[in-house]
Amino acid sequence: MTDFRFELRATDGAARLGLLHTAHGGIETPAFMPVGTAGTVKAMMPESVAATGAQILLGNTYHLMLRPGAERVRDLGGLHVMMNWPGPILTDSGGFQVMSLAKLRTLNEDGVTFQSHIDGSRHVLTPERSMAIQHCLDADITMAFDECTPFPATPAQAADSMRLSMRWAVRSREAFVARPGYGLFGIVQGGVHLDLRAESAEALQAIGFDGYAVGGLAVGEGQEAMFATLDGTVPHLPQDKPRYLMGVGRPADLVGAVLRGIDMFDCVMPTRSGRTAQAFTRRGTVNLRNARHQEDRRPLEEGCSCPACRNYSRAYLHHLTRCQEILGAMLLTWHNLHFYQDIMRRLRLGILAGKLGQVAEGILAEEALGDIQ
RNA sequence: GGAGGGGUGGCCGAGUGGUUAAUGGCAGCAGACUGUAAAUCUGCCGACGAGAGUCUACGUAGGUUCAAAUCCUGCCCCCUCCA
Repeated sequence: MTDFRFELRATDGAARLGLLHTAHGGIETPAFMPVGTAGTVKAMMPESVAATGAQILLGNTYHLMLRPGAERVRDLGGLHVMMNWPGPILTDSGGFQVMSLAKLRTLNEDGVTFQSHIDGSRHVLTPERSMAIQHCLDADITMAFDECTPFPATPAQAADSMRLSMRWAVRSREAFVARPGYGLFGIVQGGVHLDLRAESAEALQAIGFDGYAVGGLAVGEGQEAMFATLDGTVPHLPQDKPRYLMGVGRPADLVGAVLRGIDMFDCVMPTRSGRTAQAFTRRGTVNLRNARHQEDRRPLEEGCSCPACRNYSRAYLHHLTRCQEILGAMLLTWHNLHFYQDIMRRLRLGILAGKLGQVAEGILAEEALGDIQ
């Protein structure tokens, strides 16, 4: 079986072109991972997700723990088999829910007790349990259990939160069962405080992980602060391991982060926006709910090879979203995922050609043009 | 012909003397969405005005009252039952 390893193939400035080998296949980086929280990328068949160019999906410990249950997923053959996604899967540890479901949980040194948002039942997530669940899910990449520090946070709060995550990182590492082709990523925290980020990055390397994630960003701090935090964090991460910016982001965020040396991303934006009528195009975002599209026979994006753009007009997409027809969500999600993968392809080609700066400028300049009128 | 009920903003529908330009919902017009409690959420939604504000509004014509969507009278229309 393949070893879990990261092959660095080219660099352009801080940016890197790589190939990440896992038990379920390789991933070209920089990579964007569609989010499939509950064992499905919402509104998409897995075959369709693959057709967009996605090579790895993200799943979620907390949601799958509640339904259908980690052991049940394991008994059904693991997440790949259950959801018919043969490629690599990364699972979030539940750390994001520590923040997003803050009202429904209590936290102590040992871990977090959630009150299920579904039926109110209590569920305990500790680093050990999170590792066991992700093992049940058969995640190629397991994420350490952390607390996604909310924003804003005082330096003291961010430090306490980050240090708790570092202690949990030790326990995650110890509980993780090493298997060929499977890896464990640590998560850097520290808010927007560079000294804390540096401390966190060093602490994780002392533990030793197969990859390093930057967490706790895109939580309200703004792009400028996020980039500044990356500038202060990435140099503290090892060259020979993949770097994953969690939960990011908009197209311009991806471009800026790749320029700063990030290799992996995930974000709900393309999928959620697809379900709420917002499309991402080369010329910025388009809200298909808007009345101006009701008689527009043109495709959403000229030249795009996704099914939504190849076979349907803006007027029809507008009609579908107006009627809240499922097909509208499906087509826009497909387009958005296709668009995101296209951006990643362009960035990878840019790195390979040593012209990432030009490619990045081109993407941002196009976006600034705004939608066709 | 008789008895009863009802006519409210694009639609449905609250409201039975002042706090009502008039609750809600839908439709409409926009906005938000970043490791998914999201096919969700937020704002606007009579006219004119940038705004303060002004005007016109609860079938219709009058009346009572300091004050009427709300009370009284006539008329028009709709629904139910009886003949």
